[in-house]
Amino acid sequence: MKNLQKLHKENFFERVYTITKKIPHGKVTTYGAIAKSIGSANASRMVGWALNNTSFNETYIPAHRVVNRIGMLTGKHHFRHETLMQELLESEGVKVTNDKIVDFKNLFWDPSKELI
DNA sequence: CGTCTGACGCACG
DNA sequence: GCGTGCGCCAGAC
Repeated sequence: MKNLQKLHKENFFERVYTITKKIPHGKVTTYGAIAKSIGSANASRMVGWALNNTSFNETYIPAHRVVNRIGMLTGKHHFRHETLMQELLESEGVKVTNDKIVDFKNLFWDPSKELI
């Protein structure tokens, strides 16, 4: 059914937002992990694209807790200020060096554990 | 309707 | 171990 497909598309954004908002304080996750948890393991690029739209979303979404698979802050240029992403992370106790999260492996939060 | 783009990820050399 | 290239899906033009 067409409506169902349309609903699915809408849920793509919804799920990305929902998962992102569930990221625990002081934890981080990856675009790929989010994509996988919403059923589209290869749609990691879409996750970043969806997060870019969070700027226009009134709801607060901690997009700064989402980085790429190696823990690098590749999306910092999309924040109001390039340093904002790092500042937000560090304010939560996440150390960042050279745009890279320190001890990323230990701070990684797996979205699939949340049973969306 | 073809083509390009993107806050990624992976295979390959 | 690093650089390059390609696939991925959805939207813009």
